[in-house]
Amino acid sequence: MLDDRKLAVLRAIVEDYVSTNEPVGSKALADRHNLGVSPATIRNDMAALEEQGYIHQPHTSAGRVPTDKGYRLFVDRLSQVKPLSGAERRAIETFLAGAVDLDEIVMRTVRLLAQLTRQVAVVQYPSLTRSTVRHVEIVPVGDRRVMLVLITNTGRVEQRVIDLVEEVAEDRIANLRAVLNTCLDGCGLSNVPETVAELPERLPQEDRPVAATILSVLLETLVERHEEKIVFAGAANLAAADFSVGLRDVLEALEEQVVLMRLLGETGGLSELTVRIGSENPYTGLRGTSIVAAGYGSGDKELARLGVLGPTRMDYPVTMGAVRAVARYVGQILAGS
Amino acid sequence: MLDDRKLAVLRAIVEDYVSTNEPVGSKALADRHNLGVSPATIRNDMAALEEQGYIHQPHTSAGRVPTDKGYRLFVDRLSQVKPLSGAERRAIETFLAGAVDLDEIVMRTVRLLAQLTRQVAVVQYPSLTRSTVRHVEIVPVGDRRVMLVLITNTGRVEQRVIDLVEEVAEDRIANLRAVLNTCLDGCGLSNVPETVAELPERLPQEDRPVAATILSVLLETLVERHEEKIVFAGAANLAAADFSVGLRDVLEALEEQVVLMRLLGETGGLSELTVRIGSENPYTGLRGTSIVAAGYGSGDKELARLGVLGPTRMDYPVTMGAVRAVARYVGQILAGS
DNA sequence: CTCTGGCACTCTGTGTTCCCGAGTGCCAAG
DNA sequence: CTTGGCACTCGGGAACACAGAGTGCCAGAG
Repeated sequence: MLDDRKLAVLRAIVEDYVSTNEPVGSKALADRHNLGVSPATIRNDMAALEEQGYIHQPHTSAGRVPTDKGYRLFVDRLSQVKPLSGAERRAIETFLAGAVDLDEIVMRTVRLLAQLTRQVAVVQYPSLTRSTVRHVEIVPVGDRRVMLVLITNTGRVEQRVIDLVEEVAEDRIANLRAVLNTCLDGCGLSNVPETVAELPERLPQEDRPVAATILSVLLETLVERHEEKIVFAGAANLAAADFSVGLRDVLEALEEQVVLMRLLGETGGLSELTVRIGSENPYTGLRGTSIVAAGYGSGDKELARLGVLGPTRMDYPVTMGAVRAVARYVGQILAGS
Repeated sequence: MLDDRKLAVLRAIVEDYVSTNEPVGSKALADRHNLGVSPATIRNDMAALEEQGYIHQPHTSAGRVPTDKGYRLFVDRLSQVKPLSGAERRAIETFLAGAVDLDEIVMRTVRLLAQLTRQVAVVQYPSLTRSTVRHVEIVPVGDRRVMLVLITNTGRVEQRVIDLVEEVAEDRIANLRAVLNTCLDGCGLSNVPETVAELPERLPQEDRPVAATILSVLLETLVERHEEKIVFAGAANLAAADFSVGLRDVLEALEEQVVLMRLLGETGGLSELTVRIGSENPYTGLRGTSIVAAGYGSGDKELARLGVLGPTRMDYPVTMGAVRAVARYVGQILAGS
């Protein structure tokens, strides 16, 4: 159905179109790639490819442009991820190594990725639910107020101020803190609710109301506010790549955390690349854009995802290489800190 | 030099141009605003206004467009800040009240402002240097590691992991924490360095090396990393307002923290509005855009600044009203929490 | 059966020309 | 100082022609 030469033609079309951003004709193909056949032959192949929906011509007498289906075939079977150059690797390493806390790691990662791919980069903060508790702190900040601070193994810190109904002495707080920590230390965040449920029994009667207040906030922080935070960078790159579709839609999507979440996609394997091309995309405003995403994490657990978003006519091999590399480095950094 | 009627004409030109986005001619002016004079008279006034550089015509036979100088005069003398409607005020209040921590306050503020003005909103995080210490916490997170957590009166939390040279017992940490807190509680962050300098004397000899390590990190957090964080939202609004100048430049500027900082401007009075119009702007990429900014803070101290960025032909009275109102509300929220 | 060269055909994009209309500046009269 | 009249300018849209790129198809060669 699709012999080798037709595939070669498709590959050539994709590569040329990506680099020139203009519909590519049979003659140009014969010139630039040495396929060993004449333009006429290529035309026949093109007709076949179009027949099956891999390419498309904007109007009669224009060159061909790959369809989403064409890109898909290209990504799946006709290309291989292009590794980064040594210089790029070193640049990544030094750039990420300078970060002092999680905020900065994420910030640097997203900028790095945007710069590397010249597209819009998107990075999700390491998820709370997939990490473990490193420490819980309860700090009095007034007569009837405490601040609850939760520190995870990824270095993420969540804090909440809690109003208490009664005044509580320092030592009772200290006790509560000790109990909490012995119970929760190293506990996976997703297991916290069950662990916490049995906790009041270990406390003296008088402390239970206070503990209940604090614990409910703790759970809320973990569960309800488990809205994942996402940042992006490189919006300026959008302006450069003149979008066929309104870039307004793209900008809007970028500011909708929910949409971004869905774009980054379901969790695949760790460092497994996910590619969504144009209409494969769940969000209507983003036809015309593709997403290349990967999970990252420390050890073998996927903590969150990151990726880039660009026009469907992006350079997939290079982009995929960059995303994969950055995902791995971030994972290393997180594991090391 | 500029009699009342000429000023009225200028005001009318600005208002019409802002609302229609098209050069405005003498006839249209006579029709839409009842200035009581004929188009011919208006033409004479326009000639005078142009002579003095307040308006400008794109080409010989087109209407007039305000220059930056014209907008400046309009803002300074011909308009007054337009207060928000009651509904809008209530919306702000309820929207901001739901925030649980500083991150969320800032996030909500910037979105609110973007939505309210339909432009790009920019908010600077409350500055460390201008706030006071509410609490310092030192938390062991391993044999030779502690996490230093600094909580300010604005609810901002800074954390750093510190590697120690020796293992340190819990109670020594506790002691250090106690001393730190008694010394620093309520202390203005800018005074911390001096206060800290005398601190080692209060400690037992054996604790001084450890204390020195921790204190140096503390100072570093305050001073070196006093890089102010800035967030923005509403980039999608840029696409709607078709920019004369490339919007690429604008997007680039938005991602440069340094540029943004300078745009928000030097500290004026609290809730004092700063308006920068087009070329008054320090950054070349942003000719064609104006910035309306204000300081916000709790009590009478300015903690940081916020504002919006839009095309020079924005509706200044409305924008200024929104910025001022939001700045005040955020101040209240911060003071109350 | 596949490849190739030739050829007529069909488009888009560009450049040219033309004209309308909005808006101006100037002038003389009220 | 204001007003109506008038000639003038210029940008932008419509109509048009045209060159060039690219195609599909066909007949002949390998």
